[in-house]
Amino acid sequence: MGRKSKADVRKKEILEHFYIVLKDEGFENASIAKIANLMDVNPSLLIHYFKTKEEMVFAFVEFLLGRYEVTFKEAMFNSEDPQERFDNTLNTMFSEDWLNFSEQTVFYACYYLSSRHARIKELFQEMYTKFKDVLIPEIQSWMKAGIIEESDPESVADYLIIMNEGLTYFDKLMSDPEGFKRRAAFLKASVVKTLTT
Amino acid sequence: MGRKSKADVRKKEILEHFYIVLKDEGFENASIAKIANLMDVNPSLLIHYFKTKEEMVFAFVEFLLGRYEVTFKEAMFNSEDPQERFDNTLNTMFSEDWLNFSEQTVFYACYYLSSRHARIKELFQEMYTKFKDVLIPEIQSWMKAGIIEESDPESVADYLIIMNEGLTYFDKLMSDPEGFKRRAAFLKASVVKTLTT
Amino acid sequence: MGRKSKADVRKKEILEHFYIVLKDEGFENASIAKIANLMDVNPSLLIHYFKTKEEMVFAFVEFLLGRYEVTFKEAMFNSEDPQERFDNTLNTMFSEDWLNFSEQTVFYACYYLSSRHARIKELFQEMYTKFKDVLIPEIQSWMKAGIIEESDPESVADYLIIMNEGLTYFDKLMSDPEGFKRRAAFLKASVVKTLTT
Amino acid sequence: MGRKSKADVRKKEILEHFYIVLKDEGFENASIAKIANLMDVNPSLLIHYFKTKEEMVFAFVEFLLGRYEVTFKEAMFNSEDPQERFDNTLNTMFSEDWLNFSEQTVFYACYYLSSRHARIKELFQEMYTKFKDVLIPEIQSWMKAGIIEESDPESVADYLIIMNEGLTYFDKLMSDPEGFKRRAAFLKASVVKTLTT
DNA sequence: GATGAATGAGTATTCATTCAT
DNA sequence: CATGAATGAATACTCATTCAT
Repeated sequence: MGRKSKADVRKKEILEHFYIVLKDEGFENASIAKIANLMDVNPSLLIHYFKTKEEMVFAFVEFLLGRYEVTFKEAMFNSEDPQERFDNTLNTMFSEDWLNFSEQTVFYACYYLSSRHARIKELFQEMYTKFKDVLIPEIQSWMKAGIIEESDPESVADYLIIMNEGLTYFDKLMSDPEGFKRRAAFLKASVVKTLTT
Repeated sequence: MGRKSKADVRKKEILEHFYIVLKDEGFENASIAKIANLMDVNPSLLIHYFKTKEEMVFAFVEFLLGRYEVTFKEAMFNSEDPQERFDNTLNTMFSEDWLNFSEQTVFYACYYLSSRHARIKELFQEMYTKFKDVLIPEIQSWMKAGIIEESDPESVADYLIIMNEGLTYFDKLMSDPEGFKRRAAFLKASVVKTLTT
Repeated sequence: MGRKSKADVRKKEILEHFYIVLKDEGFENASIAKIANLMDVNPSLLIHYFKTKEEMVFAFVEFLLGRYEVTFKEAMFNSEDPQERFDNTLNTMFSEDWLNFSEQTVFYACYYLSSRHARIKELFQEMYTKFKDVLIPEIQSWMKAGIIEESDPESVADYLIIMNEGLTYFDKLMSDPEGFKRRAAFLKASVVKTLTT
Repeated sequence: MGRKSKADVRKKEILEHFYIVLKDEGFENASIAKIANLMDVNPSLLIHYFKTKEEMVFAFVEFLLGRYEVTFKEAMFNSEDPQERFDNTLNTMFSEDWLNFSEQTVFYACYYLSSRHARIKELFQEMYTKFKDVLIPEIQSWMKAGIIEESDPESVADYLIIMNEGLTYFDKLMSDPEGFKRRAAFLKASVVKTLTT
């Protein structure tokens, strides 16, 4: 009775190609036709799956931010020892890997969109909420272990995220590896000073 | 003190209307026709002044970033007393006024463009360089006056800018005034701790 | 008295939904997808039953005109007395009920189609032929009873239909109930004068 | 200062080609591209002049109905003698010429549109109002001259129009010249009987 | 300096339809 | 019987731009 749905697989496939087009052509030049062309399918097929381009963009942001979640969940705290986990966290958040994880162009295009589409803004907020949900218990464990001073864990989480995003924002722009190292070191030191004394 | 040519006046007028269209319609929907429409002139006139749209976008980014320079030069250090100037600087950089100074949508659209157009990237870099050119002597005067510890003034400048941009980035997204106050206070305290002890 | 096949039921169901879409969206915007959408079935299903859209339109016109036949057969002459039947006929043909019986938009869309598709033109001609097949014996009975003057019954039938369609055409457009009453009265008087003296 | 406007000429030219496409391809298949193709210009030029297709359709209906006005003003009463003018009017309104004046397909497509677009409905109403503005004084002159009985001139005008449109409607469909003659004769006789006794 | 004509490439989306399941 | 995948052609419309006036 009816044909087997390929929707989930196809949709993911489309979004992956969307990413490539976005990266290569830029947000303002990313069209359904170009994605379809790259996939070697008919443009109307994308409409078949997403109904409108707007819907596709929403799905794309969700898809993109989902990747970030996976990343920060996996990448950060792989140790039993709180001190080691604290060090890992800082090293990860202020590392060149993190800086280079995402295509600036794709991520900031989406960030820009968050200022124009409430739904996308919410997706971003959710992403940071999930990030904080991971960070806060971690921070509490650092406090318990006496690695950092007692203070409001949420504020500490916000603080870490802001430093991290500020650094990313600034160094994506500067494209200056030496400068990045200097700045990352300064920030890390500042974090340690702020939280441990 | 020469008279401004009509062309310069017209160009400025166009860029101001570009800003409005960008804000109201979004970057992806801002077209020459719409700007011309808003100005009640013929689209060809805009081409006449800027040759191409790309050229116009470049001019716009220059125009926009110019505004920022004016702002941070005027807004920050209006006192003779170094301590007072230090306080003013922190209060300005982590204030709601600063957060609300620019339309997020317009600024981040341009920031996004910096990842796709070398010339725009340079304009941004220049803007931050100028910001640093203002900050660094200021920072040195704080050190001299013993308000903050001795350290590399450029790193301190970068650090302040990164904190500021990180906060702006995060709170534009969060749109949560209470949260902003909490975060701003935490960051300010962190800056003081980092620099003065 | 055989059971209607599922296909026939389905087809009728489809045509009824076609009517709704035609009425709500207009002939130029009535698509298979929209009908299917309204019915909550897959568009391919409509093709399955009608092979092509054109075939479906033909079936629809047949279906629509069938309704008219039923109406004028039922609505008009429900009496034994010829005079009463004559009065009933006139009252029906120039009544507001008749005017409002059909959706103007749907009927005239089909009438328009008759100018482009021979098969649809024939369906319309047949419909009027059937109408005349009902009217002519009626008219003959009026003559026999001496209610109207002797003359060519077919011409009288044509004449009645033309007056009726002219009035409908004109008043659908005017949408002016007072004017309609005035016009209907004038026409009725004209008919009486024409036929009885 | 600026280029000379060709708008009026061009618009008329476009509408004339619209007529042809409408006639040849049918309302549902008349597209901007096809008109442009026929004119050997770029489709966007039509948009340049009319902004939207809808606007173009409105302009077209205006253009089409304007032709009718010209026709009935010129065609009908070219005599000084009231009796002759009365005869001329009837002969014109029930003549084959009148029947064949317009492409059925184009006119009824527009009539259909009047049921969907208030603005088009108004254009039709205006057209008939103008027709009546010509007919009513004429009718009054017939009464004055004793050619027809005294009665409400507006009702007489409506009556004539309805008969005329009814006949047109019916015979466009029937495409049967012999039948037309018979019907036209019957109607004319009926009109004479109705108005003169 | 400014307008309007004109173009050509591009946009998202809709459509009827075919075919596999 | 019915669904969903997929196509390809078509739709109105927008865009930046060129050129004549």
